[in-house]
Amino acid sequence: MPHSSVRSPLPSFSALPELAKRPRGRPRKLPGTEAEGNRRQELMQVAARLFRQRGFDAVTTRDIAAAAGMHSGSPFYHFETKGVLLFAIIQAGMQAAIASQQAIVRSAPAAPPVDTLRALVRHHYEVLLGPDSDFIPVMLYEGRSLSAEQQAAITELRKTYEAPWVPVLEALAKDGRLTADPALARLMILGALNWSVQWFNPHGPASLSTLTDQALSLFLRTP
Amino acid sequence: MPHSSVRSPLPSFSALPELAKRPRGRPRKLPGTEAEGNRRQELMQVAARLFRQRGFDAVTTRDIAAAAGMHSGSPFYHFETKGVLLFAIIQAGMQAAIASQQAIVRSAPAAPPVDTLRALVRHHYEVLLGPDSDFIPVMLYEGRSLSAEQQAAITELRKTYEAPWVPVLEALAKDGRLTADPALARLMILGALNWSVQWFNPHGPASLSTLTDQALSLFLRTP
DNA sequence: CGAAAAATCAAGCGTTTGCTTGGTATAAAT
DNA sequence: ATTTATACCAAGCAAACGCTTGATTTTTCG
Repeated sequence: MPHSSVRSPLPSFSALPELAKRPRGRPRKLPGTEAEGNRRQELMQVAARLFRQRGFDAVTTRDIAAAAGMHSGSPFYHFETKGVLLFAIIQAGMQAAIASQQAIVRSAPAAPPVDTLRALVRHHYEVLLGPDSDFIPVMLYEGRSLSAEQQAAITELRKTYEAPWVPVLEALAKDGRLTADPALARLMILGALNWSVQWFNPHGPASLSTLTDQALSLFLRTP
Repeated sequence: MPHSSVRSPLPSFSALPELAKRPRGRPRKLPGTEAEGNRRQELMQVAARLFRQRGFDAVTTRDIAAAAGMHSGSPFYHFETKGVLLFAIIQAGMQAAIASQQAIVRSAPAAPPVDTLRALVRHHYEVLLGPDSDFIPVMLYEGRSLSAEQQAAITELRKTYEAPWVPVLEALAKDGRLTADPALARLMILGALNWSVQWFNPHGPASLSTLTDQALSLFLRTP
């Protein structure tokens, strides 16, 4: 029964030995672990990396298959089309990002808005720049290759992701620590953060903590 | 002698009747105007629009030809390859943006840094969001389709474009109106501005003046 | 054991793509 | 009037592309 609809929302980020050609047939079912959809996740990971590096249209399904150690037609057992694979990558990444973000926000519900914003910014940088986290850059720069319905679904997820930012920025504006209109400020701040995928060098001097501190001192004023 | 190397750096932004099929042969040379490379500019304009809307790889040379009222092979009279066309678009756009930016900066050499920054931000918004100004978005999002040498050439132009921002931000940091590190602040500010191409609606409520004011009040503090 | 399921290989089909080639129409230059 | 330069059309080629099909291998389950 191939091509069952999208299932597991939270992909595991384990680094698997990618290029090793594995045996052909039905996979071993390890006693403890639920290994279902293992190869599917692997395809999503290598495809996400390729999409991020070269762009959706510039990556062929043969490239993806080769990167996963398969032959050219095999990815289509797991994903009906290349577009469905792109959608699965973005959807799973956004769902994971939403879940981890909500865990952070809910862990300190009554924290001062500055601290919540700092946590949101820091988390966003991790989603953008962390290792094995190509999902969101792919969404930002390759989302237009999706169908209209797929784009609508992703837009909903983006709204959910951005929702926690709204009350925080409004509270900061009320406190006088943010001078711009909160709605515009949200767009500008996210733009400033998202742009880091264009220039950030993980081996460079700046850490994600530095970026977070600098961003806050750029956007906020001391009361 | 087709395919002569890149010439006129400043394209005129006149709105020509695009889809009208014009006569076949050598074009009329109007007495006053120097009409050289007229069709070339037109190809660059329609291609830039298509590249911006759908992405470089998703636009075929046939699409470009049709949008310019030509047959499928005709664009290759003006540009040896699709990649050369992309490069010409970005290069001409950046050269025009650099020229207009320098004109603004030089028009008030001793202005207070806040005013210079405001002018730079305003000008950048116009380059990003103005009508018939698809060049820079194409550079930002399609530049990776260029060859390594072409990318290096564009990187030089980007450095030239960003150069005037450096002393302004350093002066503002010295005055205490900018609290973040000037180099990081430049990246974040440009990111915030560039992101506007993703959400700005020219028929919406916010004007470029509003965006400029809001950006300044987000990034700068009152002394 | 044998049947069913899972995951892949091997081969190729039809279409699209960037680009080429050779000819042609029009206007400017001589 | 003839030549020359410009700008295009008409047709098509070779490669690359997304995807399909049918067989095959390996494991699990009854």
